[in-house]
Amino acid sequence: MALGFLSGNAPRLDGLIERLESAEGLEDLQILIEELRDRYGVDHIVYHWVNSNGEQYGCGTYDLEWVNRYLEKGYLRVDPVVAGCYQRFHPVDWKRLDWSSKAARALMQDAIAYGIGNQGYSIPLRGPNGQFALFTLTHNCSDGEWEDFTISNRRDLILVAHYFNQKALEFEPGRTPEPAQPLSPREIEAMTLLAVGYSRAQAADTLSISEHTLRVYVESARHKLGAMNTTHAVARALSRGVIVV
Amino acid sequence: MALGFLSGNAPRLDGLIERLESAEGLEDLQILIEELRDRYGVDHIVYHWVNSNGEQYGCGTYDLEWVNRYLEKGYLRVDPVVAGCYQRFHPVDWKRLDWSSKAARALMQDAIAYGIGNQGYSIPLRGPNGQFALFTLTHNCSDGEWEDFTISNRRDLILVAHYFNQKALEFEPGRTPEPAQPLSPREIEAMTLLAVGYSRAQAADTLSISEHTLRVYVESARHKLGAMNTTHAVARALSRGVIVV
DNA sequence: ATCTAACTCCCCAGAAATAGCGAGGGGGCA
DNA sequence: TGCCCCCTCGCTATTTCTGGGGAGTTAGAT
Repeated sequence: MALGFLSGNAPRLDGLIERLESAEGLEDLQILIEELRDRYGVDHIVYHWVNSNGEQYGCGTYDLEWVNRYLEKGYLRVDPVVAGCYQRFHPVDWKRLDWSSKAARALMQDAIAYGIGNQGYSIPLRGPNGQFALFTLTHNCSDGEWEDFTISNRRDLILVAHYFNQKALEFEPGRTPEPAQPLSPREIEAMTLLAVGYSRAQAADTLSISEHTLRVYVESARHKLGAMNTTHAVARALSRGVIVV
Repeated sequence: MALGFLSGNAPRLDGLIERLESAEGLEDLQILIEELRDRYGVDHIVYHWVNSNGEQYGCGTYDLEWVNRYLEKGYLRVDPVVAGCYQRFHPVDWKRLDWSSKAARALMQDAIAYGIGNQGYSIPLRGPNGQFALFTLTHNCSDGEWEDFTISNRRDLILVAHYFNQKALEFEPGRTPEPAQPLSPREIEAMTLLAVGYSRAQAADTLSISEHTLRVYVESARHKLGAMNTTHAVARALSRGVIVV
């Protein structure tokens, strides 16, 4: 199959992006991702939520068979695409990743056998609370063709990936942060100092108050955050954006 | 001052984005951000790296006076823009944030006094290891004008913000303190359980291992994360995205 | 074949955090 | 005025965490 659009004649995505912006459910995303694949003329496009807890959400054009195999084999843990994107900010061509490990080569061979394609381009996406997702295009073609394709479409792809992630975050349940009871300024200071590694004594010293007073703040913050202990409280404060470190 | 570009006649940014992509230093970013402000005809554009450790990097068109005041007053900790963007993925109009707290209103008044403008639009950006940055445009105009402006330019702004962050990450490798030594699966499990409030004993029980073994993981994770204590380690793991709660 | 890294278990002593009891002054709000 | 929240401080006892030590197996990488 030939790539539909190389340099100079990229498809107009305005309409598609608008429909993406007004998508109202995960089904819409699936429809749009298939349409996008056809417009670009690539073999596969996949949006994929990566979460170390094992939970996953994804939509895309991979065969279910391959997805299941990927999960069963635990490829998530050895996939250089995941590892590589996790350390990067900018989109990455699969060729530039490190495929030297045995497990990675096995994964690649397996993927090709399942028709994923020998080329790939993945865009890392990050949301609140450590959310991490990938937007990936794969195809079967020469290195040169792939490079032309990715270079001439990179900006559109970043935008499309961004909106996919925005919608996925919007639709995905289980991300409902409880209405955070606000912490007092002193409580925030105390929690922040603990979060950056200070002990209670050090934090108290830094704020020029007695350790006991600091303890009161921490306890108070803990109760407000509904936390079991200080570590838990700091974790909650961080993931709710109450403190920033 | 009137906005240069509203719906229908947004500036062509291709050339600017290309120069952004080929920027070779922080000075180039400063030049480009000023050019961008002039092209859009807004009062200010600022890219800044948010990190409560006190370290900050930023470039933009704010007066140094205001930047210093912001830091001195500790506005970072009370700024609804920071807190709001920290919990969102999509760009946000300042009007939609919660300015009800006294500190937030004081900040807003102060900002207006320093000529920041009554309108603002901020794009949250996230990179590896929990990096978090903001790309902000501010202006002095009516709500309607601002809405027209942001709606018609939102896509370009996302792209520009993306490339700014990419370049800033590229030029400031020192912002990634340790090369993010990856945690082992067991270490991640242990840290995750601690982050959700389990004591060491509970976590060990949950993983069906002895408390001593769990302790080994926690200690190991702590060293890998360069943390002073468990709370610090969990905070770092969270803000680097090593664990997800 | 060797080596590193991950995973598992054990003991001990000192440091730190937690849980409970207190107390009083200041500011905002009804 | 009364109420509630924020800020500040003290004491004691118990539980938990931290920082040393050592030791064995398994699996993957060189």
